[in-house]
Amino acid sequence: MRGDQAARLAANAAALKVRREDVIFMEGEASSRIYILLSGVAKLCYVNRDQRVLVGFVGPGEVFGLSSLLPQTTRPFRCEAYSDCSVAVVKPEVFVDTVLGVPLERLSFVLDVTVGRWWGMVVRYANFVGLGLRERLAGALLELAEKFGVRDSRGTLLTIKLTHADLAELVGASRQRTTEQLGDFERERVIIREGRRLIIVPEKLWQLANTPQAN
Amino acid sequence: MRGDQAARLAANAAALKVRREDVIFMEGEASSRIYILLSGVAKLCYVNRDQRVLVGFVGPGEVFGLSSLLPQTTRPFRCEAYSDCSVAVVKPEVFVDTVLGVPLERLSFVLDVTVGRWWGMVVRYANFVGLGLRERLAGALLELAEKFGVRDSRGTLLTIKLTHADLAELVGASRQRTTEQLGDFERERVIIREGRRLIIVPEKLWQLANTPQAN
DNA sequence: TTAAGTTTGTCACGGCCGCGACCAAAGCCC
DNA sequence: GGGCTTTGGTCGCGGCCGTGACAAACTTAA
Repeated sequence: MRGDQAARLAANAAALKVRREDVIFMEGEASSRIYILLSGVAKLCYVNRDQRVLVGFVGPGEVFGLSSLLPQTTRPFRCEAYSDCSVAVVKPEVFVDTVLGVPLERLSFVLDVTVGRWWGMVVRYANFVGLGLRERLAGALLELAEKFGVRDSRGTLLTIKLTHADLAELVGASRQRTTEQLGDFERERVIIREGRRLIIVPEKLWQLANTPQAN
Repeated sequence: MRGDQAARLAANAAALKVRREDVIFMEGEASSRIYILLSGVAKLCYVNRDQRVLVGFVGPGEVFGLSSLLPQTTRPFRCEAYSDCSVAVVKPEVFVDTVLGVPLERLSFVLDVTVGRWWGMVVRYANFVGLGLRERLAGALLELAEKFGVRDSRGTLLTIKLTHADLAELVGASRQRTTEQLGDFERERVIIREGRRLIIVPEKLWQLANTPQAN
């Protein structure tokens, strides 16, 4: 980073000292700040009812809390200090204007249609960690429905023809188990098969994806 | 996207028609183009010797092949047409200048220190899918060594004090199995313990992470 | 130093799921 | 229609790993 940019950022940043275990931001919060770690180590974690996933560590010099660069997002992860940290906190508008000389909304829009996909993938994978095939498959189907589905009287019809093998690769499972699980879903009436096309019932599936098991 | 931007992009883009199963770009290639999917569906997949992971689908209107926005990267994923597709191909310089009015190198640099982390996480998770605890743990240790390690006569010393529970959360495994696997690694002399600090031997560990098992 | 809490090490049980095998059904090409 | 390929469905074996339990080692506070 160029010296003048660093100086300008420093002038517009608030300094924050946090102790080990303290929270820097919480999941669910509105993303309204960008953070730069000056010293110490922080960790990013995803909290899914009982499951906790450590998404990654942040080291000195790294910029984090970047969901504030996307339009109207809330934090998907929690960030807490792993050792005592000192952090610079800056508004995204200021950050973007300083390092790029572009208004935030403009960058925000571009990032959303480009690297926004990366963000989505990270969240999806973090979600999947520690889940069984059943939940992963349910999640994947919901995602597909949102992206390639059209509304139908019985649910959401997938406009794309998927083989079980492809679905298996998508959720990281074997073809056989995927077939089996789809059979279960059909028996539980959360998906309907019409020839080789799938109709899914998002409401039921969603419930099912987030309940331990049974039913 | 604004009309004039779209027009300018269109004027500077090459049209590409591909048939189902055709490759749009290969893993390992230099990332020298940005792609916009005009019609059809494409898939992004990660190929790890025998394992194939379907990272995600690309739908009409989406922009992909974005690793070209980061400095000197090669494609980590392969992209192939899932149905017949028509694609617009454009140079990253042109794309960035058109939609943001900023030179590519400038954006590239900024993305690298900000959302570049997302990219890294996606690649890591894609890597981990379908691997056993042994390989995931080896991968995580290597990553930690690169980020928080200092060279030592016997290997790379981790400057950060990790509990087994944290490591377990990082690799998505239980604490007990993590402890056990660390024990194995120590017995195989790919890590050394000095009190509660870890020294890892990257060369050996790396080999071990990419071999089926045994040894 | 003692006591309470945290971290590490080990075990057995049981469940999920990869894997090979095999066959039925559906497309596909001639 | 007749063969061939692709996809879907099912079974059983065996391995990986989550889980609960418990003890030992270490850390921190009193």
